[in-house]
Amino acid sequence: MERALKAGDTSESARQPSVSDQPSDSAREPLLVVVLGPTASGKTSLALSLARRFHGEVVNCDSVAMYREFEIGTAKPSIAERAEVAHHLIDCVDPSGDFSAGEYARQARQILKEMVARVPGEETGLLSHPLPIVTGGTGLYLRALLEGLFPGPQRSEDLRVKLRGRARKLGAEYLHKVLRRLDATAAEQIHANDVPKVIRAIEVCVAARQPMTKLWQGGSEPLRGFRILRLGLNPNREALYERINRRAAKMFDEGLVEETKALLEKYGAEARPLSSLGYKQAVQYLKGELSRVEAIVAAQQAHRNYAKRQMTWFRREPNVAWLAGFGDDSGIQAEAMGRVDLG
RNA sequence: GGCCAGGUAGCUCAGGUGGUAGAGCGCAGCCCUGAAAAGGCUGGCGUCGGGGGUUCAACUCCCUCCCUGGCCA
Repeated sequence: MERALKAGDTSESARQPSVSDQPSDSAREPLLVVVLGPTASGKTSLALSLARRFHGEVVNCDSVAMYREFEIGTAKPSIAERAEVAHHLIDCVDPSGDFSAGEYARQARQILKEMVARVPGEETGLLSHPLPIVTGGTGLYLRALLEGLFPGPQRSEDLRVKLRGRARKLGAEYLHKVLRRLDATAAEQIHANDVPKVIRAIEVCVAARQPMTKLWQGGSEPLRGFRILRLGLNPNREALYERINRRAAKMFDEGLVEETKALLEKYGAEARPLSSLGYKQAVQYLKGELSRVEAIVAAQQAHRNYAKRQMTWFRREPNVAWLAGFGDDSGIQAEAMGRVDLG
Protein backbone atom coordinates (compact mmCIF):
# COMPACT_ATOMS: atom_id res chain seq x y z
CA MET A 1 0.00 0.00 0.00
CA GLU A 2 1.40 3.35 -1.03
CA ARG A 3 1.79 5.76 1.81
CA ALA A 4 -0.70 8.58 1.52
CA LEU A 5 0.99 11.90 1.92
CA LYS A 6 -1.29 14.29 3.72
CA ALA A 7 -1.03 18.04 3.43
CA GLY A 8 0.10 18.29 7.02
CA ASP A 9 2.97 15.91 6.43
CA THR A 10 4.59 17.85 3.66
CA SER A 11 6.40 20.54 5.58
CA GLU A 12 7.62 18.19 8.28
CA SER A 13 8.89 15.48 6.01
CA ALA A 14 10.53 18.09 3.82
CA ARG A 15 12.44 19.33 6.84
CA GLN A 16 13.14 15.99 8.39
CA PRO A 17 13.00 13.17 5.90
CA SER A 18 12.44 9.95 7.79
CA VAL A 19 14.78 7.15 6.95
CA SER A 20 11.98 4.64 7.20
CA ASP A 21 10.27 6.37 4.30
CA GLN A 22 13.12 5.59 1.95
CA PRO A 23 12.70 2.08 0.64
CA SER A 24 16.24 1.90 -0.75
CA ASP A 25 17.79 1.75 2.72
CA SER A 26 15.01 -0.01 4.52
CA ALA A 27 15.79 -3.53 3.38
CA ARG A 28 18.84 -3.59 5.57
CA GLU A 29 17.13 -2.20 8.64
CA PRO A 30 15.85 -4.46 11.38
CA LEU A 31 12.13 -5.17 11.49
CA LEU A 32 9.94 -3.75 14.23
CA VAL A 33 6.51 -5.28 14.62
CA VAL A 34 3.76 -3.21 16.20
CA VAL A 35 0.59 -4.93 17.37
CA LEU A 36 -2.23 -2.46 17.91
CA GLY A 37 -5.98 -2.66 18.40
CA PRO A 38 -8.74 -1.98 20.88
CA THR A 39 -8.85 -3.41 24.35
CA ALA A 40 -9.75 -7.12 24.50
CA SER A 41 -8.98 -7.67 20.82
CA GLY A 42 -6.27 -10.21 21.64
CA LYS A 43 -3.10 -8.16 21.21
CA THR A 44 -1.30 -10.12 23.90
CA SER A 45 -2.13 -13.47 22.30
CA LEU A 46 -1.02 -12.35 18.90
CA ALA A 47 2.20 -10.84 20.23
CA LEU A 48 3.02 -14.04 22.09
CA SER A 49 2.40 -16.21 19.07
CA LEU A 50 4.65 -13.99 16.96
CA ALA A 51 7.31 -13.95 19.66
CA ARG A 52 7.35 -17.75 19.82
CA ARG A 53 7.53 -18.11 16.09
CA PHE A 54 10.18 -15.47 15.40
CA HIS A 55 12.12 -15.30 18.63
CA GLY A 56 10.60 -12.01 19.62
CA GLU A 57 10.54 -9.88 22.73
CA VAL A 58 7.56 -7.78 23.67
CA VAL A 59 7.73 -4.07 24.45
CA ASN A 60 4.57 -3.05 26.23
CA CYS A 61 2.77 0.06 24.98
CA ASP A 62 -0.06 0.12 27.41
CA SER A 63 -0.04 2.97 29.89
CA VAL A 64 -1.60 1.17 32.85
CA ALA A 65 0.27 -2.13 32.52
CA MET A 66 3.42 -0.20 33.38
CA TYR A 67 2.28 0.23 36.97
CA ARG A 68 3.42 -2.37 39.45
CA GLU A 69 0.83 -4.12 41.60
CA PHE A 70 -2.02 -3.39 39.21
CA GLU A 71 -2.67 -6.89 38.00
CA ILE A 72 -6.25 -8.06 37.62
CA GLY A 73 -7.63 -4.93 35.98
CA THR A 74 -4.81 -4.56 33.50
CA ALA A 75 -4.94 -7.99 31.81
CA LYS A 76 -1.16 -8.17 31.78
CA PRO A 77 0.38 -11.29 30.30
CA SER A 78 0.70 -14.00 32.95
CA ILE A 79 3.86 -14.75 34.88
CA ALA A 80 4.27 -17.94 32.87
CA GLU A 81 3.95 -16.04 29.61
CA ARG A 82 6.47 -13.50 30.77
CA ALA A 83 8.85 -16.27 31.73
CA GLU A 84 8.54 -17.75 28.28
CA VAL A 85 8.82 -14.52 26.30
CA ALA A 86 10.79 -11.53 27.52
CA HIS A 87 8.63 -8.48 28.21
CA HIS A 88 9.76 -4.90 28.60
CA LEU A 89 8.08 -1.88 30.18
CA ILE A 90 5.67 -3.86 32.30
CA ASP A 91 5.73 -3.27 36.06
CA CYS A 92 8.23 -0.48 35.66
CA VAL A 93 6.42 2.41 37.39
CA ASP A 94 5.60 2.83 41.06
CA PRO A 95 1.85 3.16 41.67
CA SER A 96 2.33 6.45 43.49
CA GLY A 97 4.42 7.88 40.68
CA ASP A 98 3.74 9.64 37.41
CA PHE A 99 4.54 8.69 33.90
CA SER A 100 4.20 10.41 30.57
CA ALA A 101 4.20 9.83 26.85
CA GLY A 102 7.60 11.47 26.56
CA GLU A 103 9.10 9.28 29.23
CA TYR A 104 7.61 6.26 27.53
CA ALA A 105 9.10 7.15 24.17
CA ARG A 106 12.53 7.68 25.69
CA GLN A 107 12.57 4.37 27.53
CA ALA A 108 11.03 2.35 24.73
CA ARG A 109 13.49 3.71 22.17
CA GLN A 110 16.38 2.85 24.43
CA ILE A 111 15.10 -0.70 24.82
CA LEU A 112 14.59 -1.13 21.08
CA LYS A 113 18.06 0.15 20.40
CA GLU A 114 19.64 -2.24 22.87
CA MET A 115 17.60 -5.16 21.61
CA VAL A 116 18.75 -4.95 18.03
CA ALA A 117 22.30 -4.12 19.05
CA ARG A 118 22.64 -7.37 20.99
CA VAL A 119 25.40 -9.50 19.58
CA PRO A 120 23.83 -12.41 17.74
CA GLY A 121 24.31 -15.69 19.47
CA GLU A 122 25.74 -14.15 22.61
CA GLU A 123 23.24 -15.70 24.97
CA THR A 124 20.88 -17.73 22.92
CA GLY A 125 23.02 -19.15 20.20
CA LEU A 126 20.58 -17.75 17.66
CA LEU A 127 21.67 -16.19 14.43
CA SER A 128 20.28 -12.74 15.03
CA HIS A 129 19.01 -10.33 17.65
CA PRO A 130 15.43 -10.77 18.89
CA LEU A 131 12.48 -9.41 16.95
CA PRO A 132 11.05 -6.42 18.80
CA ILE A 133 7.26 -6.52 19.10
CA VAL A 134 5.63 -3.36 20.43
CA THR A 135 2.20 -4.23 21.78
CA GLY A 136 -0.45 -2.05 23.26
CA GLY A 137 -3.50 0.11 23.03
CA THR A 138 -2.27 3.49 24.17
CA GLY A 139 -2.38 5.49 20.97
CA LEU A 140 -0.55 8.54 22.25
CA TYR A 141 2.34 6.48 23.60
CA LEU A 142 2.63 4.66 20.32
CA ARG A 143 2.67 7.90 18.40
CA ALA A 144 5.24 9.34 20.78
CA LEU A 145 7.43 6.29 20.21
CA LEU A 146 7.12 6.13 16.43
CA GLU A 147 6.67 9.77 15.44
CA GLY A 148 8.11 11.57 18.42
CA LEU A 149 6.77 14.52 20.35
CA PHE A 150 7.59 18.16 19.81
CA PRO A 151 10.58 19.30 21.86
CA GLY A 152 8.55 20.96 24.58
CA PRO A 153 8.93 21.29 28.31
CA GLN A 154 7.86 18.47 30.60
CA ARG A 155 4.92 18.98 32.87
CA SER A 156 5.02 21.16 35.93
CA GLU A 157 2.75 19.78 38.60
CA ASP A 158 2.79 23.03 40.62
CA LEU A 159 1.52 25.09 37.73
CA ARG A 160 -1.09 22.49 36.88
CA VAL A 161 -2.49 22.49 40.39
CA LYS A 162 -2.82 26.25 40.23
CA LEU A 163 -4.50 26.22 36.84
CA ARG A 164 -6.85 23.43 37.83
CA GLY A 165 -7.90 25.46 40.85
CA ARG A 166 -8.64 28.45 38.67
CA ALA A 167 -10.62 26.36 36.23
CA ARG A 168 -12.74 25.16 39.12
CA LYS A 169 -13.29 28.63 40.55
CA LEU A 170 -13.55 30.74 37.42
CA GLY A 171 -14.68 28.21 34.87
CA ALA A 172 -13.22 26.57 31.80
CA GLU A 173 -13.89 29.68 29.69
CA TYR A 174 -11.55 31.70 31.86
CA LEU A 175 -8.61 29.36 31.28
CA HIS A 176 -9.34 29.32 27.60
CA LYS A 177 -9.13 33.10 27.52
CA VAL A 178 -5.76 32.91 29.21
CA LEU A 179 -4.60 30.54 26.50
CA ARG A 180 -5.97 32.81 23.78
CA ARG A 181 -3.65 35.54 25.02
CA LEU A 182 -0.62 33.22 25.12
CA ASP A 183 -1.28 31.22 21.96
CA ALA A 184 -4.28 32.19 19.86
CA THR A 185 -3.71 29.38 17.37
CA ALA A 186 -3.73 26.73 20.07
CA ALA A 187 -6.84 28.29 21.61
CA GLU A 188 -8.59 27.91 18.28
CA GLN A 189 -7.72 24.24 18.08
CA ILE A 190 -8.52 23.26 21.65
CA HIS A 191 -12.10 23.42 22.84
CA ALA A 192 -12.58 25.44 26.03
CA ASN A 193 -14.18 22.47 27.78
CA ASP A 194 -11.14 20.31 27.21
CA VAL A 195 -9.49 21.54 30.37
CA PRO A 196 -6.53 19.14 30.52
CA LYS A 197 -5.40 20.11 27.04
CA VAL A 198 -5.91 23.80 27.71
CA ILE A 199 -3.81 23.46 30.85
CA ARG A 200 -1.05 21.62 29.02
CA ALA A 201 -0.97 24.33 26.35
CA ILE A 202 -0.74 27.11 28.93
CA GLU A 203 1.95 25.21 30.76
CA VAL A 204 4.03 24.88 27.60
CA CYS A 205 3.66 28.55 26.73
CA VAL A 206 4.63 29.67 30.22
CA ALA A 207 7.58 27.32 30.59
CA ALA A 208 8.97 27.92 27.11
CA ARG A 209 8.09 31.61 27.01
CA GLN A 210 6.66 31.22 23.55
CA PRO A 211 3.48 29.90 21.96
CA MET A 212 3.12 26.15 21.97
CA THR A 213 2.03 26.04 18.35
CA LYS A 214 5.25 27.84 17.45
CA LEU A 215 7.22 25.10 19.18
CA TRP A 216 5.26 22.57 17.17
CA GLN A 217 6.73 24.00 14.01
CA GLY A 218 10.05 22.61 15.12
CA GLY A 219 8.67 19.19 14.28
CA SER A 220 9.45 15.99 16.08
CA GLU A 221 12.08 13.30 15.97
CA PRO A 222 10.60 10.10 14.55
CA LEU A 223 12.00 6.71 15.42
CA ARG A 224 14.71 5.80 12.95
CA GLY A 225 16.52 2.68 11.99
CA PHE A 226 13.61 0.26 11.75
CA ARG A 227 11.28 -1.12 9.13
CA ILE A 228 7.96 -0.90 10.86
CA LEU A 229 5.21 -3.46 10.36
CA ARG A 230 1.96 -2.36 11.95
CA LEU A 231 -0.50 -5.16 12.55
CA GLY A 232 -3.94 -3.89 13.54
CA LEU A 233 -6.59 -6.09 15.10
CA ASN A 234 -10.06 -5.14 13.96
CA PRO A 235 -12.59 -7.70 15.19
CA ASN A 236 -16.32 -7.43 14.61
CA ARG A 237 -17.58 -4.78 16.94
CA GLU A 238 -20.49 -6.66 18.40
CA ALA A 239 -18.26 -9.62 19.18
CA LEU A 240 -15.68 -7.30 20.71
CA TYR A 241 -18.27 -5.66 22.96
CA GLU A 242 -19.44 -9.08 24.11
CA ARG A 243 -15.91 -10.09 24.91
CA ILE A 244 -15.33 -6.85 26.79
CA ASN A 245 -18.45 -7.42 28.86
CA ARG A 246 -17.35 -10.90 29.77
CA ARG A 247 -13.81 -9.88 30.58
CA ALA A 248 -14.80 -6.91 32.74
CA ALA A 249 -17.21 -9.08 34.76
CA LYS A 250 -14.54 -11.73 35.11
CA MET A 251 -12.14 -9.20 36.58
CA PHE A 252 -14.57 -8.59 39.41
CA ASP A 253 -15.00 -12.36 39.89
CA GLU A 254 -11.28 -12.78 40.11
CA GLY A 255 -10.81 -10.26 42.87
CA LEU A 256 -10.55 -6.82 41.33
CA VAL A 257 -12.34 -5.31 44.31
CA GLU A 258 -9.96 -6.92 46.80
CA GLU A 259 -6.93 -5.84 44.80
CA THR A 260 -8.31 -2.31 44.56
CA LYS A 261 -8.99 -2.22 48.30
CA ALA A 262 -5.39 -3.14 49.07
CA LEU A 263 -4.04 -0.57 46.59
CA LEU A 264 -6.35 2.09 47.94
CA GLU A 265 -5.10 1.48 51.48
CA LYS A 266 -1.48 1.40 50.43
CA TYR A 267 -1.33 4.33 48.02
CA GLY A 268 -4.41 6.44 48.68
CA ALA A 269 -7.17 7.48 46.33
CA GLU A 270 -4.94 9.92 44.45
CA ALA A 271 -2.77 7.21 42.92
CA ARG A 272 -3.17 7.82 39.21
CA PRO A 273 -3.90 4.28 38.00
CA LEU A 274 -6.75 3.95 40.48
CA SER A 275 -8.76 6.16 38.17
CA SER A 276 -8.31 3.82 35.21
CA LEU A 277 -10.86 1.42 33.77
CA GLY A 278 -12.26 -1.07 36.23
CA TYR A 279 -10.28 0.29 39.17
CA LYS A 280 -12.30 3.47 39.11
CA GLN A 281 -15.55 1.53 39.34
CA ALA A 282 -14.16 -0.78 42.02
CA VAL A 283 -13.25 2.31 44.05
CA GLN A 284 -16.78 3.64 43.63
CA TYR A 285 -18.12 0.34 44.90
CA LEU A 286 -15.78 0.40 47.91
CA LYS A 287 -16.92 3.93 48.72
CA GLY A 288 -20.53 2.80 48.57
CA GLU A 289 -21.36 4.98 45.58
CA LEU A 290 -22.32 1.98 43.47
CA SER A 291 -23.62 -1.50 44.18
CA ARG A 292 -21.44 -4.35 43.04
CA VAL A 293 -23.63 -5.03 40.02
CA GLU A 294 -23.75 -1.33 39.13
CA ALA A 295 -19.97 -1.18 39.35
CA ILE A 296 -19.61 -4.12 36.98
CA VAL A 297 -22.07 -2.63 34.50
CA ALA A 298 -20.27 0.72 34.68
CA ALA A 299 -16.90 -0.94 34.15
CA GLN A 300 -18.20 -2.80 31.11
CA GLN A 301 -19.58 0.42 29.72
CA ALA A 302 -16.32 2.27 30.29
CA HIS A 303 -14.34 -0.45 28.55
CA ARG A 304 -16.67 -0.37 25.56
CA ASN A 305 -16.41 3.40 25.30
CA TYR A 306 -12.65 3.14 25.51
CA ALA A 307 -12.49 0.52 22.78
CA LYS A 308 -14.46 2.81 20.50
CA ARG A 309 -12.09 5.72 21.10
CA GLN A 310 -9.13 3.47 20.44
CA MET A 311 -10.59 2.40 17.11
CA THR A 312 -11.09 6.01 16.11
CA TRP A 313 -7.48 6.75 17.01
CA PHE A 314 -6.00 3.72 15.26
CA ARG A 315 -7.98 4.21 12.07
CA ARG A 316 -5.78 7.23 11.45
CA GLU A 317 -2.59 5.35 12.05
CA PRO A 318 -0.63 5.10 8.78
CA ASN A 319 0.35 1.86 7.04
CA VAL A 320 -1.59 -0.55 9.18
CA ALA A 321 -2.06 -4.10 7.95
CA TRP A 322 -5.55 -4.71 9.29
CA LEU A 323 -6.59 -8.15 10.47
CA ALA A 324 -10.34 -8.74 10.67
CA GLY A 325 -10.58 -10.80 13.83
CA PHE A 326 -9.20 -11.52 17.29
CA GLY A 327 -5.55 -12.01 18.02
CA ASP A 328 -6.08 -15.36 19.71
CA ASP A 329 -7.62 -16.78 16.55
CA SER A 330 -5.18 -19.16 14.87
CA GLY A 331 -6.23 -18.01 11.40
CA ILE A 332 -5.49 -14.41 12.30
CA GLN A 333 -2.17 -15.43 13.82
CA ALA A 334 -1.24 -17.25 10.61
CA GLU A 335 -2.22 -14.21 8.58
CA ALA A 336 -0.08 -12.03 10.81
CA MET A 337 2.90 -14.35 10.49
CA GLY A 338 2.55 -14.19 6.74
CA ARG A 339 3.10 -10.46 6.94
CA VAL A 340 6.36 -10.76 8.81
CA ASP A 341 9.34 -10.42 6.56
CA LEU A 342 12.57 -10.60 8.49
CA GLY A 343 14.51 -9.54 5.42
C1' G B 1 -63.81 -5.24 41.78
C1' G B 2 -62.97 0.15 43.52
C1' C B 3 -59.60 4.32 44.08
C1' C B 4 -54.92 6.73 42.91
C1' A B 5 -50.44 7.30 40.00
C1' G B 6 -48.31 6.35 35.46
C1' G B 7 -47.72 4.62 30.06
C1' U B 8 -43.28 10.24 25.67
C1' A B 9 -36.18 8.26 21.97
C1' G B 10 -32.78 1.76 23.10
C1' C B 11 -32.84 3.12 28.87
C1' U B 12 -34.13 6.77 32.94
C1' C B 13 -37.21 10.70 32.77
C1' A B 14 -38.76 16.21 31.66
C1' G B 15 -42.55 18.97 28.97
C1' G B 16 -46.69 21.38 26.91
C1' U B 17 -53.55 27.42 28.79
C1' G B 18 -54.09 22.42 21.65
C1' G B 19 -49.88 24.48 16.51
C1' U B 20 -46.58 16.90 15.37
C1' A B 21 -41.54 17.31 21.36
C1' G B 22 -36.69 17.69 24.95
C1' A B 23 -32.39 16.17 28.58
C1' G B 24 -28.89 12.70 30.48
C1' C B 25 -27.03 8.02 29.35
C1' G B 26 -26.62 4.53 25.39
C1' C B 27 -25.44 4.26 20.12
C1' A B 28 -22.67 6.31 15.88
C1' G B 29 -18.88 9.61 13.83
C1' C B 30 -14.70 12.51 15.21
C1' C B 31 -10.55 15.20 17.82
C1' C B 32 -6.08 14.39 20.41
C1' U B 33 1.92 16.76 20.31
C1' G B 34 4.69 14.51 28.22
C1' A B 35 -2.19 12.71 33.22
C1' A B 36 -4.15 9.46 27.36
C1' A B 37 -7.45 3.12 30.49
C1' A B 38 -7.39 10.81 30.64
C1' G B 39 -10.15 14.76 28.39
C1' G B 40 -13.21 16.94 24.67
C1' C B 41 -16.53 17.88 20.10
C1' U B 42 -20.62 16.56 16.74
C1' G B 43 -24.92 13.71 15.23
C1' G B 44 -29.47 10.66 14.00
C1' C B 45 -33.14 8.48 16.76
C1' G B 46 -39.66 9.07 18.36
C1' U B 47 -46.56 6.93 14.33
C1' C B 48 -45.74 11.09 22.73
C1' G B 49 -49.87 2.94 24.87
C1' G B 50 -54.42 1.37 21.14
C1' G B 51 -59.17 3.03 19.17
C1' G B 52 -62.90 6.69 18.74
C1' G B 53 -64.66 11.95 19.44
C1' U B 54 -64.28 17.53 19.60
C1' U B 55 -61.24 20.98 16.52
C1' C B 56 -58.68 24.31 10.88
C1' A B 57 -55.13 21.54 13.96
C1' A B 58 -54.68 16.56 19.39
C1' C B 59 -48.92 14.12 21.92
C1' U B 60 -51.73 17.88 24.85
C1' C B 61 -59.07 18.25 25.83
C1' C B 62 -63.33 14.31 26.17
C1' C B 63 -64.87 8.98 25.94
C1' U B 64 -63.30 4.06 25.82
C1' C B 65 -60.05 -0.05 25.89
C1' C B 66 -55.24 -2.25 27.11
C1' C B 67 -50.80 -2.42 30.18
C1' U B 68 -47.69 -1.29 34.72
C1' G B 69 -47.16 0.12 39.95
C1' G B 70 -49.41 1.31 44.71
C1' C B 71 -53.48 1.45 48.14
C1' C B 72 -58.36 -0.37 49.58
C1' A B 73 -61.68 -4.42 49.33
